[in-house]
Amino acid sequence: MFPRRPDDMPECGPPACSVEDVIDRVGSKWSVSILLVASDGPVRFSGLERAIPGISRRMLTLTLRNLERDGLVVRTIFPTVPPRVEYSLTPMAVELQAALVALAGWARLHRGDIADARARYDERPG
Amino acid sequence: MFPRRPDDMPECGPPACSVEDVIDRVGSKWSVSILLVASDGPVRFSGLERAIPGISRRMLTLTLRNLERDGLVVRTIFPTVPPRVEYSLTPMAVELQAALVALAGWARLHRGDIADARARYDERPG
DNA sequence: CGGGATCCACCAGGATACTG
DNA sequence: CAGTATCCTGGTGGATCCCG
Repeated sequence: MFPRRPDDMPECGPPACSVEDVIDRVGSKWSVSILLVASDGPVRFSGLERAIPGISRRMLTLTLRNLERDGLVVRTIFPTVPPRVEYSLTPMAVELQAALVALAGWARLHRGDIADARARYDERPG
Repeated sequence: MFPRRPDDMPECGPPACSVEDVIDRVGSKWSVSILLVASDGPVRFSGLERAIPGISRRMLTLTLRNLERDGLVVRTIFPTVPPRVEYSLTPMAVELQAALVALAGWARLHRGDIADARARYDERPG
C-alpha cells in the first residue's frame, strides 16, 4: 500500500510483483471501501462520507485522489451552486471488482477458521 | 493492513467488511511475497530471506508470526543441529492463492493502463 | 458542498547487534 | 541457522481550521 513505489524503481520484479502492485494500489486503509461503495453507481463526496463510517475528510480526499491518479475512479464536477462532484468507477475498476469478490468469498468461507486460529494462537502454551 | 483491527471493535460491519479483513491480513508489505514463495512447498527461514530481496530479518519474522497467528502458515521445528524450521501453507492459505491469482491477472491485464493513467495525471494541465 | 492546509501522534518497517 | 532486542525514522492517517 502506501508508501508507493518510488518512480526510479523498476515496475516489477520477482517474486510475484503483480499481486504486490495491486496491494500497493488498493491496500490503503480506505481504498476498498470507496471502490465498493462506488460500485453501486456514481457517488458524491458526502455520500461516501456517510457510507464509510470513521473515514476523515482528509483521508477520503487523499484516497480518492490516489484512485483517480491510478485511473480507477473518475471525478466529474458539475458547475452548480452548491458545487456537486461525482465519483464513478472506470471500466478497469469494474473488472477489479470480480477479483475483490473472490477475496470476499474466501473471507466469508474462512472467517470462523481465522478467528479460531487466532484464539488458539493467543492461548498457546508458552 | 497493519494496524490491525483492535480487539474491541466489531469483527465486521458494512460496507464490505470482508474484503477489508483480507486486506488487513495480507496487505502488509511482505505478506503476499511470503505466501507466494511458500506456495511452492515448505520453505525455510533462510530460503525466504533469499527468495525475497530486500526483506529484513525482523520483518520476515514479524510477518511470519502474523501469518501463523491467522492460521495461514504452519511453523514446523526440526530439533536438529543446526536448528531447522520449515514454513508451509495451510489449506486455507492454498485456497487464498486462487483469489490472489485473480488479482495478479487483473494487474497483468491493466499494468499499462495504470501506468498511462498515472502519466496523464502527472502531466495534467493545472 | 467539497474540499485544501496545517499540525501532530503513532506505528510499520529498516539497520544493527546479539543469542541459542 | 533462526531468530530476538533495541533504536530510529518516515509516512500514514487523525483532528482541526479555513476557503470558494
